[in-house]
Amino acid sequence: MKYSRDDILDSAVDLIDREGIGVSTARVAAHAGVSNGTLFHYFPTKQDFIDALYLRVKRSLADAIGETDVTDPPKDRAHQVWDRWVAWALSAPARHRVVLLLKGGGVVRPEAVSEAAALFSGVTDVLDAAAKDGTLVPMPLPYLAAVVEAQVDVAVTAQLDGAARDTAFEMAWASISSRLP
Amino acid sequence: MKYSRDDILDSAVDLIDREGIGVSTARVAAHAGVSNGTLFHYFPTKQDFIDALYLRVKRSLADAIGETDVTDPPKDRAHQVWDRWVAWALSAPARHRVVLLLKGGGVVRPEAVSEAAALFSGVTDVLDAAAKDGTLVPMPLPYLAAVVEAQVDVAVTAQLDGAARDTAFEMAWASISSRLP
Amino acid sequence: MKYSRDDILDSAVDLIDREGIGVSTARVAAHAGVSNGTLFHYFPTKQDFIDALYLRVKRSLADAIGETDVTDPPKDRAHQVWDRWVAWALSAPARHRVVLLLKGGGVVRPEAVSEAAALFSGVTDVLDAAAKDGTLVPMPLPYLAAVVEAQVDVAVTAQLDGAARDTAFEMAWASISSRLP
Amino acid sequence: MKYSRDDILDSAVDLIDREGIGVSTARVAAHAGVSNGTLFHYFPTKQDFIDALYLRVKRSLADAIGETDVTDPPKDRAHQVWDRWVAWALSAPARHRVVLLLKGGGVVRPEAVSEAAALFSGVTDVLDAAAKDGTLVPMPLPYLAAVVEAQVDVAVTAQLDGAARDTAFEMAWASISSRLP
DNA sequence: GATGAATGAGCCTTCATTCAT
DNA sequence: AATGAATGAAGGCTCATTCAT
Repeated sequence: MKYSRDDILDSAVDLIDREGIGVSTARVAAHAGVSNGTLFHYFPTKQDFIDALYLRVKRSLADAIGETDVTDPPKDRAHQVWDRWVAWALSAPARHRVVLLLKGGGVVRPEAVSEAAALFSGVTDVLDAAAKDGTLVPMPLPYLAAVVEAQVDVAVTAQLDGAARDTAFEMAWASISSRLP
Repeated sequence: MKYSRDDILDSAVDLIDREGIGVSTARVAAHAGVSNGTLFHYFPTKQDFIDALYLRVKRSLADAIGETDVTDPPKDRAHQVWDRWVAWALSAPARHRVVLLLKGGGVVRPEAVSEAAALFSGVTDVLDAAAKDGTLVPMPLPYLAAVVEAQVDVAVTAQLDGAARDTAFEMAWASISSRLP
Repeated sequence: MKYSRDDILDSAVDLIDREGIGVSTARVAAHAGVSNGTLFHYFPTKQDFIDALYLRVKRSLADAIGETDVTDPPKDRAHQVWDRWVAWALSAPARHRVVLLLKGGGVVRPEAVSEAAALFSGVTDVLDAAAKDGTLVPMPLPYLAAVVEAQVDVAVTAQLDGAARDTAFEMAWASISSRLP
Repeated sequence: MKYSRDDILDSAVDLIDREGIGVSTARVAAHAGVSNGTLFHYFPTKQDFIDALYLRVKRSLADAIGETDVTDPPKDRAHQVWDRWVAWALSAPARHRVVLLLKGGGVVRPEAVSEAAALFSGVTDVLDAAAKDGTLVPMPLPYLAAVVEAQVDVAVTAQLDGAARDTAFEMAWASISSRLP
């Protein structure tokens, strides 16, 4: 009655953050204050559960990033995205770590990964805009996106804040900006 | 026939690359053409096995990178490291993917991680040299190292080669280089 | 069908009597008509299972012995205990042998042993009473108890009955009775 | 070269006393400073090893008891046997405990048990003599022997010495002595 | 919908035993 | 005789999943 799908997912974030992928469904259920059977009522398969967990966290990140003002210069928009992203991660580090774990461990189904990727149009839009400006290094956009994302992860894992956070953004931006002779 | 510890480890790289962390020790042994018992004769624990695997691959990378000429300018040395690193990864992509998987999945013991990190003094030396030149962004060296490593991983995963590989290096170098107004 | 913890334990008595300590949990489960997993659902550990088995049998013996009339002379009470004890053992020899096996083989956890010992206050009371009468040899009561118990085991193992059973009691009683010059 | 069958057995006594039946042959070999293979060179089977261990300890007890003077009165001879028995056990408690463990755990082959029993003619002779005197309770001699042995075990386990040891003997003797109206 | 007992396949690990050296 | 690497069957235990209530 009190417990919904999402409550179970949210409770699992902490648990998996602490104990790693590989926690048993039993422990996940217990940690959520739910019976074994209830877990499987919501998620027919452990794989389904993991994918759902991944998607939920990713969605919360996408929501946190939201949209940026199309009329602003790309770099400003990118900076805004960066700040929101890092803020989101720092506000609940477990969520960020769990996403890294699930993706890095290769336990999320590819379909879930791409479904999640689709949520981040707000981010790709910024890169698109920058690319149109000729601001960016001539490489495939997905590659540039990956380079930036990798740096967000590093920045967050390093728990940067204050000036360091801005410096980190400048580093990321520098890496993808075209440079003139 | 003579099977050594290392033969088992080498054979496991392919298997884990294909089937993910989570392969059973039985499959690992079978894939190496060795009995179940033999695996545990060499590696008392599955954890020991995984750590050993991680270390072996990391060591092979460290060997491939080797040293660079101290008299060369830091950026050149860095480029050399970059090229060797990417070449190593492309010459045996499975090894690279397995390292990402093991580390990303959080299944390697921290001690093994730091033991492996110690092997890469050849890389840190280059950053040290660059830092002394005032060439680098004023951030902790380990952070800069992490930013570069993250970009290597992205580049390798993207299977870049030719000109793109050089561009990717320039991107990484740009991210950590200090910029004047 | 409904299988309880106790059904599994009861079924195990025969099996262990026949095949010795060292029967696999798999065989125990199969013999009880239960799946392997069910066994571990009730007994998290084989050790837990063994302790539970020991306790269950001991408890059944304690129940069989029950209480004796405090107003009777100690020797009569002792005789009654003796008879009930032997009768219990003969009515289900496997139970008796299993207890000897578990205890003698040193596979029962000490805590279980003392927990079981606590069940036999009905027996110790009789010795206490006799001791107060000055009827007993001046030795520590636990020692006298051990001497009697040892003789019960011998008597039961020898499958004595009829007059021999009474003689055996007289022997045991003689061993702990004080003798005048 | 330095290590004989018996050295391995002797070394195993302590180990099994400490760790119970169930020690692996590997540990037994290591504890004896011998290789895995050497153990199986001497004892083709673990069962063979256990039987040999049991026999060796029993033989040492039989030797310690030796013979008693046929012209002495049975009770004196019995007392002598008792004293030597207890002394033997106290001089190396591990040996005694191991015998109890092996026998009690039901891991010794019956043939080994009877082969060992045959070594104790020195003891049975005393009972025979006493029986001929009419000194004993009218029960089968093996039963009386068992009753006495059980009490030795109790006495030894209790680590009795001094006067208590004599009292314990009197108790045992009383249990098997015929009593007149 | 929610529960939790029951399942059984599968996993990691142990260990007696073999055998080439 | 002595060694110890190699074996593989077997064991204890876990866990995702099912299902009757």
